[in-house]
Amino acid sequence: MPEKLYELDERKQRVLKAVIDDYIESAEPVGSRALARKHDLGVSPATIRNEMADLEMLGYLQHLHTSSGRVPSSKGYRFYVDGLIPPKPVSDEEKALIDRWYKSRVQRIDQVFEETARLISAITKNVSLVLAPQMTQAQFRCLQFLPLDARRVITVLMTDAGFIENKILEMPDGAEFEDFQRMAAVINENLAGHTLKSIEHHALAQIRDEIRDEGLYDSALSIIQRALDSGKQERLYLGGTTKMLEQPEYHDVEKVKHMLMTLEEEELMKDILRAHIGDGLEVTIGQENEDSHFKDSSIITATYHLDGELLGTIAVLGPTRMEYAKAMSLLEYMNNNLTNVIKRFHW
Amino acid sequence: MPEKLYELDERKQRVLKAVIDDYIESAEPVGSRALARKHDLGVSPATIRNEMADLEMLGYLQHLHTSSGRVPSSKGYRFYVDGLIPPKPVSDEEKALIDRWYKSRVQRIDQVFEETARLISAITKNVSLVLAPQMTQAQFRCLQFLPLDARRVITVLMTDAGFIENKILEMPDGAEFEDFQRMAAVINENLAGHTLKSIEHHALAQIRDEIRDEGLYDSALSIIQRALDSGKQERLYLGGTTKMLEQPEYHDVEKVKHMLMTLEEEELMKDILRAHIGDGLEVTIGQENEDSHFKDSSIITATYHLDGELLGTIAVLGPTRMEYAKAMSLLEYMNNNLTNVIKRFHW
DNA sequence: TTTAGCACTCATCTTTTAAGAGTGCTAACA
DNA sequence: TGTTAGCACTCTTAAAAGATGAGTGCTAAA
Repeated sequence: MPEKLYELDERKQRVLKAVIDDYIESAEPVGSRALARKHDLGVSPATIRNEMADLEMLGYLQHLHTSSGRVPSSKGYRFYVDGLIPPKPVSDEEKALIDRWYKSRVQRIDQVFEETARLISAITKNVSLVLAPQMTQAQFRCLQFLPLDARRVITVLMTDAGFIENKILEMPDGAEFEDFQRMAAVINENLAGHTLKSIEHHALAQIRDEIRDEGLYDSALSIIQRALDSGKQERLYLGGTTKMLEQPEYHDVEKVKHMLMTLEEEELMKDILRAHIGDGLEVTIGQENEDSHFKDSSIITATYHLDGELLGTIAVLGPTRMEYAKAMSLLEYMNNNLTNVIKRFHW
Repeated sequence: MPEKLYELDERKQRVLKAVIDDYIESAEPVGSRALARKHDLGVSPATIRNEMADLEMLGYLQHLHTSSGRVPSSKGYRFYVDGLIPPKPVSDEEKALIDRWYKSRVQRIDQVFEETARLISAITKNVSLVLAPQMTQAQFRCLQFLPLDARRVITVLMTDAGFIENKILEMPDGAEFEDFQRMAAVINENLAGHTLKSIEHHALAQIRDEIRDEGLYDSALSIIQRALDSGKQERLYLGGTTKMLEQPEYHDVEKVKHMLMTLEEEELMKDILRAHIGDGLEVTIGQENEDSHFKDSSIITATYHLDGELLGTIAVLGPTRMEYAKAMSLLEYMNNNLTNVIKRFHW
């Protein structure tokens, strides 16, 4: 009996899909009559009622209270996403919108990430997250020191992909600015072209011989180390905190406040994205989320790679009632765009 | 008769002040009975009623509908701010909170502005705006070109105050990257120490003689010009979009959406700040705002200067029912802090 | 000039009523 | 045996109807 093998026979799947499609669109609990009217399932409301009762028994649907329509459960969405989801490619207008921007002149690299987040949330009407790549794989180009005052220097790190990080650092006691300048010259000469990662691991030691003064080497090493570290920081770009207000789920100010406060915790959000990193698209639905803040949200993540190396993650975050199909294909599309841009910058 | 001279006799002023104080605190229309109970005005509710009726006649108070308490009008707030406002200095805890941050290590200059915005909104529970200084007065330190691909270069501009701006620019046809590098060398040698403003006006022309090739000079000039222009851009930092939800005025999602969408229009907001620039603290109340989006908001701005030159503006934006006294003294305090930090960076 | 008293107005809260959507169950039907 | 019509019942939501109470404005007395 196929029913036991798959748990859901074909008609139950059709009903489940219809319920979810409907609910995603209307945000209202769906009842048997409306379902029979809209979707042409070929059976009467009574039959649908029976099926829905079964689906509820099996945990795919939920009743809010006796007598109001059904709402999908996390398990229901999961089944839907894994098997029933109708493909919904990015529309041509949306593609045009995206491509137009990606073709326009970019003035700073971080604008790419900012705008990616903005586009995703504009199209999905949900919050978007873009975790910008660590630069461990970027090739070191040069390091510059600029004196700020007697005790502090500005360090500027550039990589070949055009990423620029600057940071104010305190000089160790006794160190002279000129020493750093000399160090920088040595470093720039020796390490250009190495990846930041390899500099950390091997190359820094190699240039040790070049420097005569042992004490200077140690103190300089630490500050250079910190300068290089700044390149390994991941930046998080957030978009669509205004757009999410269009979702009926956030028509309650308390919920909005709660969500915004959670989103403001940058480290938490980064951790969540990092935890969700998968091979391609990864969908985490409602209860599946570990973090209690997101038990009734879904997160779709896509990671982008270059030459097998993980670069970063983009994500859509919204209520479990989300246009999964659309969000998924959009993320895929943006992912390609982003990878291409980054590749282009790497040339 | 002093009544006619000042329009409001002393008791009317006391009543007005009491009404506004009360309303700012409670966000509820205030009635005569409650007023008589809380504030010790020494007269009966009936008298207060008469006074309030007069104040309404004169335009200082408003009736929402017959029979509910009074609410201050823009004119009422204006009188309050200009003369009745009780001084409310920044509390010691707040000062400690602020000073703690300002003393901590800053890693990038823009963090100063970001954090200033964050602190202002955390304390006032309102939206804050920080317009970071143009760098026209900053001294040029150096300009660097980095090749990005065949047609584009990254330009990095640094000033003595540690501001760093980077920008991707397209090279004019026929120009070679090496040319720019040579140009940069000439420029860096000749223009270090000049202000960006003076470079624009005079100095660029002066170095013309140094460059032999006329065609190169022209094309290089344009790109350098654009690089320098990036230093003149004003950046706007926004804070407290989450904090503002604590105000009862924004307990309605539609209003929140509307406000957030307006705030997202960066150029509009910059224009508003620029228009409000005054000598010191400037308060614009409700109807006084030119922009229709802010007819029921108040904006308090403070501008910070250095050596007589305008640097930027910080502002609090909130509903007309706002703790003016607190916001004003806070802005003043932050203004000093910010000026000091910038001065320190200029050293 | 101040105040007490009183009628009147509204917003708001609560209760009531009505309508409607939806369910679950039973019994009939193919 | 699966499907469907019918029907009683539940529960939300919207509208209507009172009830409450804060607040006003006016008048007349102190």
